[in-house]
Amino acid sequence: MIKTWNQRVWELVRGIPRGRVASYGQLASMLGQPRKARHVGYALHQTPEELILPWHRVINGRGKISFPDYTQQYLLQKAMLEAEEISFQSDDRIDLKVYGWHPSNQ
DNA sequence: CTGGTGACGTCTT
DNA sequence: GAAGACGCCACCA
Repeated sequence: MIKTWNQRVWELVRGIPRGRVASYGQLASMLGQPRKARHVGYALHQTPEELILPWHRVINGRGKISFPDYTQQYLLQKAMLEAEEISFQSDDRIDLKVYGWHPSNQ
């Protein structure tokens, strides 16, 4: 059975370790498709209810949560990240220390 | 097959 | 910086 794009995205997101984050663009690049950042987001949007993923560890290329500010989803994602001791700066960007996860550098 | 829809990114004002 | 235009194309109806 050939893997769909969505399935490959889900597998990659599943591998993001606790306490680290990656951007949509980075994940797309890891799949060899640097221009499909948007589809990484779309894939997560399509995640089935029964599939548990650390989706909150995926943020946008500017280091911010990619939901409109102060929506329920935005607040949920921020809370889940803070629960993993991921810190936010005053401008709501993620600390550079945890931004930029890549499989090859753990 | 066709078209609408985007958890994005990059370039241009 | 900010804001807008535009490219990208997998998925679903």
